[in-house]
Amino acid sequence: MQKIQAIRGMNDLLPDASPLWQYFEDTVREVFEQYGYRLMRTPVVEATPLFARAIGEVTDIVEGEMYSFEDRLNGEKLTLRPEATAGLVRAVIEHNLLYNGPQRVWTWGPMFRHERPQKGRYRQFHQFDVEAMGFPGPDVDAEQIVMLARLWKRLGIVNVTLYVNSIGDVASRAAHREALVKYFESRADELDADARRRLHTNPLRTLDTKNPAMQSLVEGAPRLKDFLDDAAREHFAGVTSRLTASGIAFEENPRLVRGFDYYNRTVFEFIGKGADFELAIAGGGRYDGLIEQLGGKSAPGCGFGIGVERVLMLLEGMTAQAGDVPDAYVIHQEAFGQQAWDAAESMRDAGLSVVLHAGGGSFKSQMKKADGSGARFAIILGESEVAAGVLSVKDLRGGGEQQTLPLDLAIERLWSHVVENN
RNA sequence: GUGGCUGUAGCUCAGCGGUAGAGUCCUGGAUUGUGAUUCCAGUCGUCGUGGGUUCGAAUCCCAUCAGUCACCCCA
Repeated sequence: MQKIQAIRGMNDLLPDASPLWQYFEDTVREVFEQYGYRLMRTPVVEATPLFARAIGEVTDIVEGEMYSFEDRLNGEKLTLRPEATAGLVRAVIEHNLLYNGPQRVWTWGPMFRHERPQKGRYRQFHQFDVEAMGFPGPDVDAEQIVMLARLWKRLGIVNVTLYVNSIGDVASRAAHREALVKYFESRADELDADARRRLHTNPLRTLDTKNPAMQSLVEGAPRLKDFLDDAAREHFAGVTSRLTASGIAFEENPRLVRGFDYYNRTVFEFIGKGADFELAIAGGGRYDGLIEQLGGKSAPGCGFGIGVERVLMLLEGMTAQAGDVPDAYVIHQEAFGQQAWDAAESMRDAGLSVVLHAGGGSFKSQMKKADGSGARFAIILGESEVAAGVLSVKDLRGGGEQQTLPLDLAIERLWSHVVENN
């Protein structure tokens, strides 16, 4: 029979890996809530035109990386979301959330892009996504960046670099691009193969070239900065001054651009450095035209996404987070299954987490299971305990000492250790 | 979408034309109800999948799927 396996680029999250995810999720939630961002969740599937309109028809994502399909019953064109912003904006418009003023929201979940998988890049990946809608000023842009910096600090991630840039509005970018292409064309003989190939598809990318022979060419190229209008310049200065005031280290990167068409003015990116890799772990920016473009009343917006898998790659080398272990593991002779069951339920009634051994086996093998479960205590029910109406409580993590106690005192003893460890 | 490398036990890997292996894990015993250490024994498997070459293929060839890395692009 054909072996069925996970779809390419889509991963299973196994129990051993899940404590780290949980820790990350909990920390993210706490930090976002500190800044007043409120959770909302939108469907994984949206109408395809939503993404085409939001992200841009000619972007790589819309042109070839979306998981799109037709609804079998009515032929509607649907797509698994490749990013979160479009869905959130759609929902905010649909439910008129901006009627009562600006909104700070966040969401999280799986995103889908049909790319060739490689390090830190998967076909189903996960993002935390933050959006502030209805705030025109630079303070919100800076707030989001500062919030991210706080998150890295909380997580103990120190090897990050923040890049910021202002890409102005659509008109300034178009003018700059045109000037750039013209400049490269005028010096076509100096372009390398990559640059020639990208001349009309992605000339901005050439500015990032590592080819030393092109350095002087790149340095003399028209700068986007010179095409910005005064309002955009002022806005950007508002962002950077707040970052400086907060003591956030950043680097202005005039070549920083984003993969989606909806961004304007502020764009930023945090690059995380691991032992042998360097990846963007979060990125975002301002999108003042998007809400109107998707049919809402004109309102500004600003947001970012965090790549969960990428951040976790940075966390993996750190001290392992203790997973959830039970407080007690109950073992018993086959004949006393009911007594063990009752004892376990009583302990759960008292708020403890208790694993009841299932599957029989010798005391020896049951003790092995108890030890392997990571539980602090083994609760033992054999003939002598049942006859005396007590439980044997063995401390597996301390010196292995064992006492026989009635149920209520056993619960008390377990609780004293739970409290001690918190 | 293009290219390089890799798929052998649950996990980490050796074997690279002639009977499928090690460590770890797991199971049992040493220990007459008691784990984590030590010692002993035992089970691991369509050698990714499909075809081909050969007396004989885990080993060589082709295809395919998957992993991984790079390009492209990006969280």
